[in-house]
Amino acid sequence: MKHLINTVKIAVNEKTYVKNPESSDLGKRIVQSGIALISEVGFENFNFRKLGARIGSNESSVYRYFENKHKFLIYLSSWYWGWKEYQLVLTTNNIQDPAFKLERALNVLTEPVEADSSFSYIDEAALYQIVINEYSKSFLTKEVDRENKEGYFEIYKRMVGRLQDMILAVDPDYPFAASLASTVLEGAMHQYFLKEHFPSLTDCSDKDALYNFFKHQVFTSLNVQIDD
Amino acid sequence: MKHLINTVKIAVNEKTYVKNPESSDLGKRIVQSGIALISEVGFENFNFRKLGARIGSNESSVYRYFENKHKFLIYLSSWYWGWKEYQLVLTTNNIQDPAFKLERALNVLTEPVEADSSFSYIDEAALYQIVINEYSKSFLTKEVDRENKEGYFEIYKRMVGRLQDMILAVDPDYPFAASLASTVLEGAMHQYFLKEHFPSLTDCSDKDALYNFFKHQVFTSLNVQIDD
DNA sequence: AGTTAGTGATAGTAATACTATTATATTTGC
DNA sequence: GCAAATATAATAGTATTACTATCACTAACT
Repeated sequence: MKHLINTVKIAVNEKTYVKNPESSDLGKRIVQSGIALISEVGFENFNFRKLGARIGSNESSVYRYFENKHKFLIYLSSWYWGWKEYQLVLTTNNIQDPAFKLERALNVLTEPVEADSSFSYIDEAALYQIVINEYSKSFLTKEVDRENKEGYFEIYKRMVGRLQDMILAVDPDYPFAASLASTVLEGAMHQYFLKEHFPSLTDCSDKDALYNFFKHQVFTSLNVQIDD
Repeated sequence: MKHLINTVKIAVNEKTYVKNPESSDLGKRIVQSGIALISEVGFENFNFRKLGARIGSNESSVYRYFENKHKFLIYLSSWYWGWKEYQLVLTTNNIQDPAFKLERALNVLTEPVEADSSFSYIDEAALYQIVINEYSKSFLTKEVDRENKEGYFEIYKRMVGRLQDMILAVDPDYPFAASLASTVLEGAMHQYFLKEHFPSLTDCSDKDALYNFFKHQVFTSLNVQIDD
């Protein structure tokens, strides 16, 4: 993905980190290698000791950037959603026709993630894998309500809100815009996961099928004609 | 829910346990108190030592029934899906009209869980909470492919298959029957979770709304007339 | 030159997720 | 009724995890 502006930064809730990892070389290496390590071994088998070793540093240094691995996951996924939101806004900006705008939005949300050279130390494709496999674990906890109050899920909620607005722009009388928006976002990740691990449970064996499935689902719900 | 038959047993993959918990009083207490404990403290804060203490027994005794807490979660969720499948079959059995049959199925899958007196030692409502909050964690692991091969997710997959068949009975040409079925099953749980913790992301504030959302979504996808 | 911030190394702690062993209680088979 | 088998309970031990605390070193800045 090419950007019009080269100096964009993704703003993540400051409470997710102790010290901003973007502020130092070590911080960036923590994020970069953290993404690689989690996508290799999975979040359960990931810890700060392994990460420290991987970057030729130490467990204690990682703790100076992130309180614990749960917060680290929230940081990473917030960054991802912020990045995705940026793409969504860029792609749909200035489109007047609500139906076409919604179509473009669904395309952004279902297309596979490509590397983005603007953020050199972040491997967006690996990060996307992490989000698919681990994101649910960041909110399926007993602390979800407190953490939600503290704003850890703001960006994701804003994404759902944006999609909801685009749905309502097409059909202001549709009564389930929030549910449809959250179903599409969650469903896109889930269908991607199923494709990899439970192929019999999905028809979305490629990018186009995934897009067409959700496009069909959304536009028939809104009772709007689509061109095939 | 009242049953026609009183001697039904839910068959769970034998590999999920070391010794069948249904075969002894202690086993049933492990399951019963395990459900209570997990729904109270969450799966992360749950362990066999706490469970042993709660049933006036010992950690080591629990290990004789279940290899580890991950397998215990798979056992519990398999039991839940087996129980839900049984309800689905009972409810839709002998219905000739495909659209009506699918409607009844969606109703079963979206309605809140009530206690079922046929399985005295299992609190189905608490178990449903566990499934909503923890089920994803049973397959969002690095071991998912191996465990899938070993058949740990068979019942859930069969459920998706049944719903898929009912969808195809209504519209044999619909190209996304598997994806729609898996989206409905996963989505129903997710919308329920959102209602509890992220109410702004859902319109399903009650049982009827949840049912109507998915009914609308499914039947408009299939382009079949529904009565509101 | 002295303070400070950032990093690295080591050690220690409480809890977790088990395994192994032994002891006791209960059931069963004859 | 008793021996053998089985089920359960208690204890101890291990490796790992998820941290916390302390100290030492270096670079930078004042």
